Amino acid sequence: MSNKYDSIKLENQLCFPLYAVSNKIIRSYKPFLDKLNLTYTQYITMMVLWGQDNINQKQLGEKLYLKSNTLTPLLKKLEEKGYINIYKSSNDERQIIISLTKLGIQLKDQAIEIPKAISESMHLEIDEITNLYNTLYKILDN
Amino acid sequence: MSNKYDSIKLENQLCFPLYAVSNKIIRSYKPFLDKLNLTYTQYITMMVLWGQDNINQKQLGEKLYLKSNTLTPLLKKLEEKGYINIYKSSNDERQIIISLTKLGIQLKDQAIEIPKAISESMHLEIDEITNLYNTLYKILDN
DNA sequence: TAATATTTAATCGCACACGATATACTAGAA
DNA sequence: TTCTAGTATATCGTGTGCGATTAAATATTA
Repeated sequence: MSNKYDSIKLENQLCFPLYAVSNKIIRSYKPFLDKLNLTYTQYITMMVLWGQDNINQKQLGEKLYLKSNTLTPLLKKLEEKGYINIYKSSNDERQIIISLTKLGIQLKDQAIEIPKAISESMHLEIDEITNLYNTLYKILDN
Repeated sequence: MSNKYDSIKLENQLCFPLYAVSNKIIRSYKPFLDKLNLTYTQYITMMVLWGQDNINQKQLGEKLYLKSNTLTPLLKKLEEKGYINIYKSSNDERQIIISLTKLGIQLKDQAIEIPKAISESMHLEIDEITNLYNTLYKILDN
């Protein structure tokens, strides 16, 4: 039996489990990230930097889908923790460049074990992981 | 070619597209929800109430995967907007019961068109939607 | 029944997300 | 070259999320 309000039932939404799963996974990272003195958003920021040092904020924001209103305070915190340096580009004084400190580079080795622990806790088959990954990037890229 | 740092590349994470897609979808709701004077979290809260009026905060929190530290201020805002009433249970004075106001009930009819607009904007096939939905609930329930 | 344990919600502090706006710098056009 | 448009970052205010703690009410146990 269906009625005109079916469309606004919580259990018929796709947005809701996306939101709830995202929150849940971020929560599940906390015990691991506490050891590294990182929040989740700081962690994914460090991931970008581990892959590409001396990136500017704009490029960083494009990779993370975040803008300066989120990144500026976040980068300041990473700087206070001694993981990154922030300086202005000499080519273009509007841009800021983010570089890893020695401490920030060292952190990389401590992070290696985290993804495995998290992904195991999700209890998904390889197929499910692949499909989920592809569908999510399809949504992101559209 | 693989190396020991592959596991901590952003593009090899499942958590990241989950986080980014969740944020993206919540952003995409904003123009629709502005018309209803609701934030995204307030919207999913209203969805629960449209399905089950006079629910207590605990049950509400279980459905939304949220606790009082998030719900208490959120419910106060919905009360200020005139969409809900909050009162103590007479059976158990620890519990608070949330009920819809007339205005809150009326809002339901304005919300009906939103899910279709959002889901179309994701450009997914039926199969992809089904698989995504099932996988997300598998993660939530494990 | 009195002491203790459990449950429910509220409060606190911190760190995002994000729309809107401001500011500083650069590039392009007249 | 000067005026204007565009770009990159910072700032502000609001509303979450969430771990930790507190407070109040109820349930359990000695």
